[in-house]
Amino acid sequence: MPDGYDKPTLQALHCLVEHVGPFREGEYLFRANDPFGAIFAVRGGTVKTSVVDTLGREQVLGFYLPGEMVGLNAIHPDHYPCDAIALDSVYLCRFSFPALATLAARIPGIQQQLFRLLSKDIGTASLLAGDFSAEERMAAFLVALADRYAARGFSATAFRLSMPRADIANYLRLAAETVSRVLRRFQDQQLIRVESRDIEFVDAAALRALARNVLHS
Amino acid sequence: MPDGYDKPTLQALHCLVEHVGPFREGEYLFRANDPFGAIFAVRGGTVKTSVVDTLGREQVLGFYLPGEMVGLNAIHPDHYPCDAIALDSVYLCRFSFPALATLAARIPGIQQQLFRLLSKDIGTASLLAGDFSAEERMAAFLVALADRYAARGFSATAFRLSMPRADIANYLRLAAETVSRVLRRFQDQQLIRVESRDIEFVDAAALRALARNVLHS
DNA sequence: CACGGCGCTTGATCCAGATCAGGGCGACTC
DNA sequence: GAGTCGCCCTGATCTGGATCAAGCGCCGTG
Repeated sequence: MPDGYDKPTLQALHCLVEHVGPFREGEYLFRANDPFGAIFAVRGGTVKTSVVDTLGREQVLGFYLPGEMVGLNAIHPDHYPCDAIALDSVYLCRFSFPALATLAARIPGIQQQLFRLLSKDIGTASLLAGDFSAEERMAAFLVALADRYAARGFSATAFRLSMPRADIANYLRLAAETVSRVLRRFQDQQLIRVESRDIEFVDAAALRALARNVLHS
Repeated sequence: MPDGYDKPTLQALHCLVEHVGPFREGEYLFRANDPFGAIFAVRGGTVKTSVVDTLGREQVLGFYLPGEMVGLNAIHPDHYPCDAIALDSVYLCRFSFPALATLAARIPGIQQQLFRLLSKDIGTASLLAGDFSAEERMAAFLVALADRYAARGFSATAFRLSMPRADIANYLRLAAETVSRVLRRFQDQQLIRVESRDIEFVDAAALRALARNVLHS
């Protein structure tokens, strides 16, 4: 949540927030069909959300970096519609949703912010909905990650992927082999440097050009 | 919006709503980048939303039937992120959003309802995000339409598609030819009967089985 | 009425990416 | 150190759906 609230507002927010964690790699923050009670802000680490279909196969829905909110899509069905899993050591702020909604009714700024967060998620959900090539998807994924890291004050040109290739592939609806091949192609074309999970942008402009149609049209 | 509000609430809602229309086939309700001011409930007809990418190609984002809300995804960027186009004769209720947000702060029921609508859209947006076969997508599309019609009191087993094949194809990220072929295959397999834009379910259970993984895993 | 044009269908070919198969390598255990 | 297990890479083959290319029926228009 952005700063810029006044004293009593911050006070109120402070009361209904609860620090939780650490969760270890592979631990569940919540599971599909758990009753909805709270939304979470990531303080540290990376979270992935996913669903498993009628038997077995996982579908990765998203990754959440420090500063981002998890669980907003649970408000409507009143149950979490997906699993949330720690990809590394994860620390969270837990916001009880009933309390937050009550606060939102008193303080317009909070309500506004919640509306924005929800509305924003609608947009980003449709990001990977288009029929894009593997290159476009991968470029968009990397650029979006870089931008999100940059927004939190980290380097926008070098970062470490906190998820395995298989999760990236699943998220982008590609085969893991394709992810591997596209990354190599990008490196051969001098767009990035790849060293296992470390990514460095070499030609950010070209990457952005590739990603342009995906993010968002 | 569901009924069940008390008198003063209904009164207040009544004040900020405005009937607009008719829009004729092909007319724009709003365009991408128009400043955001209101959300709309469809009273009659069908609306499609779409974006056009950097040059030309359209991407259909959704279809809206009577009783459904258009424009919720505009809250965050504060501009409409897509075009909204009438597919036939369209009648709307226009809700000024600033007024609605103010009202929501006073009346918790309204706020709740808005949260639900927003959260619900996050879920349905990720519906067609999975990597599903043409059959699964098509079945899911038909079943979802039938359910939405049924929820509004229309027949759940026979309805008329208000959009051309090309729009369905675009929405499902398929080629128009594929839509044609899949519909024919469904008819050959005795799942549905197709007569130009009229659809009749013959084996709804089988269709639902096909759609199951898509809606929503 | 003939003429276009558009929406829809059907068949033939093509291709991006899935799938299958195998190999390398770093981390951990015994 | 040898063995094992994940994770990642790379090559060969296969395939679902896109694309290309006609044809067909329907409606509006001159």
